[in-house]
Amino acid sequence: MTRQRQRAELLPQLAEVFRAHGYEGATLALMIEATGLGKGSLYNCFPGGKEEMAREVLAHLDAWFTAEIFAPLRDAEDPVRGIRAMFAAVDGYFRSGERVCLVGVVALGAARDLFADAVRSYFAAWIEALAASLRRRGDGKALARRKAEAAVLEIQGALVLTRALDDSGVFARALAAAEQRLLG
Amino acid sequence: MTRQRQRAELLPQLAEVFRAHGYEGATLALMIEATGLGKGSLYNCFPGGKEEMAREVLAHLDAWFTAEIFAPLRDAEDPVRGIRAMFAAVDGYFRSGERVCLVGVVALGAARDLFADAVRSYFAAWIEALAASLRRRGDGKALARRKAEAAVLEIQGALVLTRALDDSGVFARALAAAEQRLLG
DNA sequence: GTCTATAAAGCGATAGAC
DNA sequence: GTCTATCGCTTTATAGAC
Repeated sequence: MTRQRQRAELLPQLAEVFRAHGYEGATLALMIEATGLGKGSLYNCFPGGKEEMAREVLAHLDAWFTAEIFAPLRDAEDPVRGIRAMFAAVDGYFRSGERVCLVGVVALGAARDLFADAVRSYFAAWIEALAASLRRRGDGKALARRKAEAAVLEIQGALVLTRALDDSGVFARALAAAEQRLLG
Repeated sequence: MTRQRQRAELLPQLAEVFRAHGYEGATLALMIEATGLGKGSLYNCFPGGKEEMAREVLAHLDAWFTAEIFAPLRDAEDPVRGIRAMFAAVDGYFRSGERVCLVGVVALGAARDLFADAVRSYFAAWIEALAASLRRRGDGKALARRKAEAAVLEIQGALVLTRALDDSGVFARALAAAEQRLLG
């Protein structure tokens, strides 16, 4: 197996460790458990250790969102359908709020400085893609940008509050309200 | 100095460590630096160690929010003024989004299970106090509850996105929009 | 490329002198 | 009540056998 291929297979497993424990709480022991690989193999794949793993995980996540959410949002023939598809994809990806946003977790933690560029560009790309859809639907530039920012913000807030209250109803209500506010 | 008094003085300093580094990232070395106390003195004050410190910090925070934000919200003669005062207090407390919500950080991390009750009751109290204000202003029970939940959610999302984009304008816009949506 | 063994540092927590 | 010294364990990371 090529190293390129192996890394691609490891990244989702490592992502779950970082997502569930944060950067500080993600230990090599947890990664060994999650991947089934030994310490040596992990370092063979990621010579830069934990920091390189996190950086690759964030890049992989960014690529996934770009391909599966941001690009379809931009390219949808009907912007309304594109936005609806985005909310459906978000609900699926975050498992109705049961799963947390890794980039949000990193943004709140002390590791933010280490990954500031990745964190910023992820959210900036999301807001821009959504704003572009809204403009194609007829909103003015400033309004589209403001509405897009508010929607992404609500998704992040919904993830926090859903987990805090342990009530996935919060997530469902928030997504429905955000979609209604964008399109209604 | 009584132990009671000393704890009260230590808690804000410890809170900043937990806030900035999360539960996992908050090390005793950081706490020693923040408080100026030795390891032994910290354990004399908090025999339960790190977990007891975090528990006390969360309880202290809850008491502060109850006294300074939730209670005034409930007791304000004019509910509209009470809600406006809440947003002003929130803006001040979180320093326009520069500061992060400790309870939100804990909610997203792996330590959530350890402090699930404190996390849930903090947000539940906030939503209930805000919903009570909205009802006194004339909103029906279900609507008030839904609007209150959305507002607290937006504040949390604003903290995430503000830090992610490193742009306190996000926080200001979000608070203004949430206030407008509650009262407008 | 995989593993085990091990290093060096840091962790939370305790003991004991003062 | 405060400190220093230290324990036992875990951490990240490396070395070397296979």
